[in-house]
Amino acid sequence: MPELPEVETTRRGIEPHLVGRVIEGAIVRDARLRWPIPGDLAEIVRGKRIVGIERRAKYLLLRTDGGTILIHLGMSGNLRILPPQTPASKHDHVDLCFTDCCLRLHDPRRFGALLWIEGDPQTHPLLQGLGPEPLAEGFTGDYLYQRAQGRRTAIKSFLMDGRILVGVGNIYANESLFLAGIHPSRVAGSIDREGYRRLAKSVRQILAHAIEQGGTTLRDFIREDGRPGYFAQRLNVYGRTGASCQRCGVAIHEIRLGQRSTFFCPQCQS
DNA sequence: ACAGTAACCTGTTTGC
DNA sequence: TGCAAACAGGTTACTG
Repeated sequence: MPELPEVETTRRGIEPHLVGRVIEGAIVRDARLRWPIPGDLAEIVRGKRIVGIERRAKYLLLRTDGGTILIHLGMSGNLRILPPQTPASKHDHVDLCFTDCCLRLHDPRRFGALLWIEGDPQTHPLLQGLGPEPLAEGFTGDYLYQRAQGRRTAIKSFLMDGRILVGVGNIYANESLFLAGIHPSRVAGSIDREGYRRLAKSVRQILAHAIEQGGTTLRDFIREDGRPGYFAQRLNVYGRTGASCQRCGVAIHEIRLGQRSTFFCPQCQS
């Protein structure tokens, strides 16, 4: 499940292969992603040069000298750099073709997206109203504390709300709350400033560590070269129902919160 | 404004 | 053994 670390890992992986290169063509085998891929994608992108690859939240922005390709990996997407003419297999929906390589989007569940943006991507509806980047300067415990005032929602749902903070999905929300010692059901508005300072620090720490490990591979995620990420081995609570807490030994609990599986240590988190 | 939930989708796991 | 139901989850859209 690509969350921020997986998307950033992908960004870093594809960047050296693509920046400065001219797109020779595009092949769309199945346009039915979250939103339809533009029917004239090949005509639009042909001849454009990639000038940089950025990430905003979980979106990848392939900036060209005449517009931007926005890619989201959804839940099951990955991008690979392959030799030109590599035969496509099932769920290989799109190729961007370059002279010496091919960028291929593979996405079994088709929750991902590939869109063309004319002009400034910042003003695109999908990127408007997004909260701060957790690894950027502006993200602090004081910011979270201020946004949480009066909110009755569970802290875990609050953390996963992209308008509050981007990039934190189910896995890293669970892990951040464990590290901060906060119970996922706690009402957001009831947590004090000190709690939010711990939480902000935990979020940054978890994400940075996961990026170092190349992200978390549970089932789908692979990097641009086909290797998995290794952060799954470092998970403290996610998917560990019934196993003993690596800090105190008590069994990890699982509950549902906002339609999502939620894991915590009843001893370490309150 | 906020909170909760259904929907999108398919591969895998679980239950009968 | 086989088939159906449940589950996984990022994000949007809708409801109250």
